[in-house]
Amino acid sequence: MKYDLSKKTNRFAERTLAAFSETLFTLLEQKPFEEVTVNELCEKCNYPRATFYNYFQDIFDLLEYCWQSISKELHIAEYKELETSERTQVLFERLYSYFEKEENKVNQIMSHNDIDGLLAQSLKRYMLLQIREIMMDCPHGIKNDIPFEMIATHYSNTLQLILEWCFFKKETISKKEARKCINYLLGTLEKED
Amino acid sequence: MKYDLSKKTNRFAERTLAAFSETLFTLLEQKPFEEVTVNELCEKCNYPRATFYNYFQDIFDLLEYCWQSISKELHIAEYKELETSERTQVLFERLYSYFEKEENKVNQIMSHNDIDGLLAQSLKRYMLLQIREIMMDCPHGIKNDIPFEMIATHYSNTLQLILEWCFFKKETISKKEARKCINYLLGTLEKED
DNA sequence: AATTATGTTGGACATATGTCTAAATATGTA
DNA sequence: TACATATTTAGACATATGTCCAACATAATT
Repeated sequence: MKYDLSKKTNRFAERTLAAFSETLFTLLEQKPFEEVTVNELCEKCNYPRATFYNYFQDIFDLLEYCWQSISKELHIAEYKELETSERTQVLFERLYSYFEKEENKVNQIMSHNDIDGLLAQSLKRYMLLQIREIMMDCPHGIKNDIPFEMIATHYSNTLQLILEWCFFKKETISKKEARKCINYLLGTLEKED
Repeated sequence: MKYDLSKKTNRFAERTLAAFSETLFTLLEQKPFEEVTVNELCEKCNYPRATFYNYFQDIFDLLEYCWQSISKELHIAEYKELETSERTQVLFERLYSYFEKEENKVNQIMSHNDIDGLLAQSLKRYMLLQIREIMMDCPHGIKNDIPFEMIATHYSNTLQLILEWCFFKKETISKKEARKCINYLLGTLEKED
């Protein structure tokens, strides 16, 4: 990202960042991410291309910023006080709630953007890194000779897999079934905690 | 892919497909995938751009074709006779051998292409689908109320995670450690087979 | 109110993408 | 070898990308 988010907020930046991210998501409700061009984006929200490139390297950069904004709504800081053993469960519940709340928008977007496309790929990667970070954030080091970063990634992969089945499959599974799946897939690890 | 691989082979196509894929990999030893352009690729292997677009939609399409060619070297058909319970192990051993054999080339490429870049993303996605297909290819249906496709994906994710630690980390793990990790992460599932 | 610093804008630029032709050329087969 | 067929090729085209700069507008400071 070209724009430095850590510096003092100002009206300019807030308006512009909001405009670009909102417009991107409006467009994603209408067509696949692959077909969205910077030109079109700028026309839609009435900003010149130069402004776009003042803030973002490219359209992937904007997407990354969008995920960041959304993830702020999930109050990540609150996870930090939870026990490792609870984290998977709580993380699942919170993410589930979020997707459930936004189900209509999500469905609309996913009707143009399939699960293997660039949009989903980008979201998955972002979620993976975020969840892993949350899982990693305890002083574990190595457990049964297994590096904890590996375990954290494994948790993260699994959580993501389950959420995919809850929301992005043709035949989705219920919340109850999902909990059972988590238990089954992470069974061993949970017990030894 | 624009070119129909299923039709009778001919010299034209063989030469051209080989030239483009080899040249792409030569370039990847020198720079990140993100910086490779179709123009450059065509100049390097002395084909006009029009020829490239006779065969491929775009450069991602060529990459997909490369993975396909490589995976032929792994003799996927031979897995089909194995028991499900053996598959994870055997798949791991074979993939490990392949990466070990190509270690120099792999390292050279990875020195320009980091694990989160488009190249690695594309390979991961391809491997995921392939491994899942192999794991799925037995008449399991549902197991403990868990859809088998989910379990297959879980296996696939895990195998990939371990291989990443064997070859693409700064501090890699040994083959022996890797086997232990697989056991630990997939413990429950294996036992109930 | 005048001045300075900071960010925005329009337009031009070089380069890349992907499509489309008609003409040239290589291919497999009879 | 000669031929019909399939493929390649050069070049033009419309459009997209990302960078740059000078002119401009806005916000903060004096």
